[in-house]
Amino acid sequence: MSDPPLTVTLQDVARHAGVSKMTVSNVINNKPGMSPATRERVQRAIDETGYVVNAAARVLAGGRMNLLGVITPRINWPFVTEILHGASSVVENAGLDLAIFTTADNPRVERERATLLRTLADGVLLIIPAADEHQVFGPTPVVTIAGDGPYTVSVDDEQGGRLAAQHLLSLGHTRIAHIRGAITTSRHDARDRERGFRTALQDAGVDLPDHLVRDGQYTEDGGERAARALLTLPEPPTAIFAANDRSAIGALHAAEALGVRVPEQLSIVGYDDVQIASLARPALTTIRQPLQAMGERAALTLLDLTRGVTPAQAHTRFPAALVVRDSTAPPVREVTVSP
Amino acid sequence: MSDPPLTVTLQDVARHAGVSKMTVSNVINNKPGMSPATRERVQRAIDETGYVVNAAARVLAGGRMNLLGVITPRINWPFVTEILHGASSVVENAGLDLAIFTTADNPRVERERATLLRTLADGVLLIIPAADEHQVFGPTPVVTIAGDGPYTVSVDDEQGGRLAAQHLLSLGHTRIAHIRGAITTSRHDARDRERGFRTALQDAGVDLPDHLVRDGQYTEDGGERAARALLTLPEPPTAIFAANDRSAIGALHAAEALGVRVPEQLSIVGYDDVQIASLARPALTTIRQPLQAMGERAALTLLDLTRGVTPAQAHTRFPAALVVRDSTAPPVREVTVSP
DNA sequence: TTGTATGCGTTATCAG
DNA sequence: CTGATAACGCATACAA
Repeated sequence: MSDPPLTVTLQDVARHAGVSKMTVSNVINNKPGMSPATRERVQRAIDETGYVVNAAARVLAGGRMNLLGVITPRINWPFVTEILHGASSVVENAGLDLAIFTTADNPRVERERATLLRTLADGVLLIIPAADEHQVFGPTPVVTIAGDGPYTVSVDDEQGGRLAAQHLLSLGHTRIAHIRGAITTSRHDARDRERGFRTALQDAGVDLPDHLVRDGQYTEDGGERAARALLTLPEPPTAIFAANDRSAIGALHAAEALGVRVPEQLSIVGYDDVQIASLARPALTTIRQPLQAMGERAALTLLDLTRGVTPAQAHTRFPAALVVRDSTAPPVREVTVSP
Repeated sequence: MSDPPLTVTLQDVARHAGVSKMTVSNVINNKPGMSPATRERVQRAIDETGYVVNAAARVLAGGRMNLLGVITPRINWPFVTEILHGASSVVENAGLDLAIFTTADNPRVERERATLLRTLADGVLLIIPAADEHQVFGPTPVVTIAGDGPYTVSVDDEQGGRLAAQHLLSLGHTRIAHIRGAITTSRHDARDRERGFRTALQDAGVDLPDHLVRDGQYTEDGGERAARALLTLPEPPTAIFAANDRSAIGALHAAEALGVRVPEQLSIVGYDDVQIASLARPALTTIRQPLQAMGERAALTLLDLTRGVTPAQAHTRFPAALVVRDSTAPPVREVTVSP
């Protein structure tokens, strides 16, 4: 017995089966029009030699990679994992793979990933991109989630902000505060949520003074600090709309620490509806983003593009939805002191 | 002006700069020994043409990919994301990329990912593998986290179980229950935790009757159901050790629903120390796995291997650690009825 | 310091 | 239905 080569190639298998390289290649790629006999024989040779295709060579030769790339700032954000969950179900159903790359929000890294995937993947999913990278991709199709581009999937954050305000207003609140998200130049989610919130209050004739708006930076700590400041005001708010669930949880903890009962003395509305929202006590009323559906839609659009099919629509905008749980209730009646 | 080609190659850049392909290649790969003048000129040509390397061609020609592959069942498990967080910091510091592939716990898919990465990546990180895939990789180095293989990183689950028991015993508990994790053939984490727990109780001469051990399946629902069953026993336990934080949260909710106060009437210990453990109220006492450190160590080992360096040790086993928060306390004194 | 020749493993194309 | 040939874009080895 001679030693097998370290890396088995198509050529090796061909020799082993007594056919040409192309026949082996055709068997591997399930090309139609081959005699079952040779197909069988080649298959055996493949198994016996332990052959595995060389992905790089396949790509270089113009073959399909059956691979979709994902570029995302981080993967430990629930926002991202839920989207990926939706996308991967669609992609795997179609028999393709998902390769996920993180950028740590660094535009330079994002660009590197883009150049890599451009040649490696059949298409690319861009989640919350930090910069405009569309030109980099050349002929490789790209779908963007929560960002700009020729094909996008997004959620109506302004409407989400409005929903939060309307819910609190309908409960009878009039002194309502906002814990703002992180404001950055490249993203507008925090700004959109605040704008929608403000608009709805204005429409109802309810005032939102500046001292009732605090930065929460989307973090638990930020939410807790902001809520502490709000609750120790001479005239504290009876309700708070936090720009995401994490900062809402922080607000929940601040209330607990200060002996303010939720929802009896304070109503809190979050945003996102990630896991912790339903696990928290009291369970959080929040604005739900259909993250999984967004991931699915993005994947479907991308699959269309990779197949040369024009997608039904280039831009999909999903509505946000109110999820009422246990952290909101009507405000306490003002105690009227009888003279 | 003539239209630039759809995909710019080294050749194009070389023509543009009036040099040969190799000079351009050398500039790109920062080879030493070139006149600054040509380097400068080539660089300009690269920028002007918008050239990006073709990763596939580079690999095929024997170049390094600067890419490490990750194969993991899922990415929306906190257990996994924390590990990846640790690994990516190390990898990016070394100037490489991390490409993450999910398998949905399907051995067939796992195998496909393996064959893909084998030719694409310089090395592969296998997280909680569902099957033994080491042979598939040939010369590509592999490091396994929470699984078997020539190079592994793991945590001492048996010791973790012991820690949980010892903590509860030291508080004075003697009627202690266990909510078990999911028992599968390919993994031994749940079994190890239970074994360590049992051993420590035994060593202390404390009995663990069968009816005080319930399946929790690592889920919130499972934990809640198990705790409900335990707490409605004629003689309910004064403490529960849940095999992970999720099922511990479920137990917390069950206690709340039944009006059992934690930690006054019931102590609960979780396992993992993921985010929800510290966010829960009361904050969860739990057994911490150094997930980030595990990811870092695995990445370092893998980097060594890709560079042909023999790692300091082939198998690293991290200790678990007890994190005491607010969900554990001494048991209530038995009410002694005076005659 | 720069250029030339060669081959990596695969698939498309077209001939048999 | 199967086989020969020519790319694909790059880097290694060596020559100039």
